[in-house]
Amino acid sequence: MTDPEAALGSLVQKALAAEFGAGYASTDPLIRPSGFADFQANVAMSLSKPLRRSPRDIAGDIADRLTSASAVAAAGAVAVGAGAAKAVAKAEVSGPGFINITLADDWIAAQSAQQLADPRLGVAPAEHRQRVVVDYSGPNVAKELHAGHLRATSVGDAIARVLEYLGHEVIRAAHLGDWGTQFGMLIEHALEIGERATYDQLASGEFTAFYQAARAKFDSDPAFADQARKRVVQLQAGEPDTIRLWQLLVDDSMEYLRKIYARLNITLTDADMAPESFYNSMLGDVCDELERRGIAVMSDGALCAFPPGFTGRDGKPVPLMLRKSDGGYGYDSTDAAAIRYRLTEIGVTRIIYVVGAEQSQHLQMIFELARQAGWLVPPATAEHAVIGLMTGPGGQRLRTRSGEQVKLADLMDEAVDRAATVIADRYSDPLQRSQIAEAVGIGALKYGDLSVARASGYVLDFDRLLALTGNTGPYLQYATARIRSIFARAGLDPADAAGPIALGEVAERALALRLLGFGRAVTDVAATAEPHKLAGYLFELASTFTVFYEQCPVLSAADETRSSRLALCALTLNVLMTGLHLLGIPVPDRM
RNA sequence: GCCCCGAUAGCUCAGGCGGAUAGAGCGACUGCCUCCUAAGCAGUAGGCCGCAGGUUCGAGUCCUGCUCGGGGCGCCA
Repeated sequence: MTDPEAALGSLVQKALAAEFGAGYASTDPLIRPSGFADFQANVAMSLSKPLRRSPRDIAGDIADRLTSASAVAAAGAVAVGAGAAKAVAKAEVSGPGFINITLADDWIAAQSAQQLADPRLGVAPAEHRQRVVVDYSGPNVAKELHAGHLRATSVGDAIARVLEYLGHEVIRAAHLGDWGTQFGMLIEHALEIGERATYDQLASGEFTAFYQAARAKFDSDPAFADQARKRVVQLQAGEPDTIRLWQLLVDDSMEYLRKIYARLNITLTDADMAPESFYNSMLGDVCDELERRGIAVMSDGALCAFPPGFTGRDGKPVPLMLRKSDGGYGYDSTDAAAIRYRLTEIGVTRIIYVVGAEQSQHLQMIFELARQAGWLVPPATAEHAVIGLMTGPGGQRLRTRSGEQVKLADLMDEAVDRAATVIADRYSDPLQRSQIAEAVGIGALKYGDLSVARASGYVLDFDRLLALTGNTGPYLQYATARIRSIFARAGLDPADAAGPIALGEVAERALALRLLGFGRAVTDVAATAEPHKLAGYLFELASTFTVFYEQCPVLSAADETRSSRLALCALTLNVLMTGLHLLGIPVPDRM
């Protein structure tokens, strides 16, 4: 436990209990960062009414408790292993009843030492381990990833990494679109051009050409179209030879996805694919169950469920269409089957759908259906981690078949090219240069999407996504490179920098205090499924470090100061590396 | 028509369960490389937090209404 907010919260609660009775031991102490001290506690004002006392008096009593001798023992209990160092150096009442709290330097130093020695860097494992599904990326067979996939993929991956780091059992699930009527056409086209040519096109990601060629034949050649339709029937009937050809398309597409995920530093593997076809065999049973239990009814020839609370244009309930009137299944069916499978078969207690905002109503209906069916029952939860809609430069939606969508692969190339330009004359070794450019370019691209709230809609802006200065991935990477450089010059391994840590300069103290906030940032991301909170924290940390770097020479400092500063550098490096890793941002050794 | 999301500096965006003087980055302007990497640092300028009411000690934050923008609403996914 190195989180100062948690430590202070505990201290304030103890003070409340001692001053006003045990009933106040669990009152939210309302600890917030303060512009006037390290932190402020705002609880006094909220207690004014129930206690029938002036908030300033209440605040004064609490402040006295915080700085009295009895608080020393309490602080010692909070700071395990840090001795009985007093946490609060100063607690002052201000304004209508704010308590401005300044932490003791040696207490901060003791927490820093503890954090440095802790392989988890002060991030406590989750108290209740959960089995969690993170559904993200949404790739399709025979369709390449475009710029719109970037945020859902980056954000989902970061959420999965963070939950895993906190000790949860994470099941990554990429809902792979591998089923549907267009596959008849695609299989026929693959047959005509041959397996080798099909592989060459799909594995390299030239889906558009493949798809469009198939489409062109389908539209212009009646015989081909007829064959394609027959092929769909054969596919759905599970005809072995057709299935083999379909599998070929899937495998070739997987080859492409493996490559692009690897380059993007995304942790999805083949085993994480949750293809629509996987749920195919469950669809009939899901329909039966829902119909048998009266949750789904026949309507206009289709089997529909009408979760309460959703009305459409005509004022009538909006259906989830579980089986179309022609007997076919759509995505309502697949999603219903998927949520049932996850909750009742795999036994997960949290499902996070990292999916576009336009699917909001659809998912809310699926959740409601799952509740009606008794699949989704507390403590299990399902949530939609909304990804804002990306629009094109004109402000219009990037349409799937418009042709004007930006390929993710092209975006990555552009990002790496821009990074390469910056370091063009910096390194003589071309291999080293290209490796750095790759990490910087990809890092900038991903950070651009991870550093803003995932739900905000946005216009595709190359310059924002590929920026290399300011609050960007490269800024954070640069901080790590500078730290490594210090250790390289010193001939030291960061792992050997053990301190002890002493805080003299303002910049040293600020850095240490900032470092202690890491755990809170990580748990915040897990709770809200919002990785931009970690990105924001890391940027603040890097900024705080850079100030320290400017103001506090490390290598030229005298012995104890030098080793203390080296320890702060090592700790900063560890936190930055861990945080960037949790975001999925690659980090070059040098820049 | 109903539902969801959004509106904060010239631009792109943060703002925890309501707390003091609303913060960053970019762009603009002024300084800083005999010094561990200047992809950096320090500073200046820049605000009717869409509009109008309400709730209360206190509202960018909560409630109501409105304006504007985006999305969704039966056999595509």
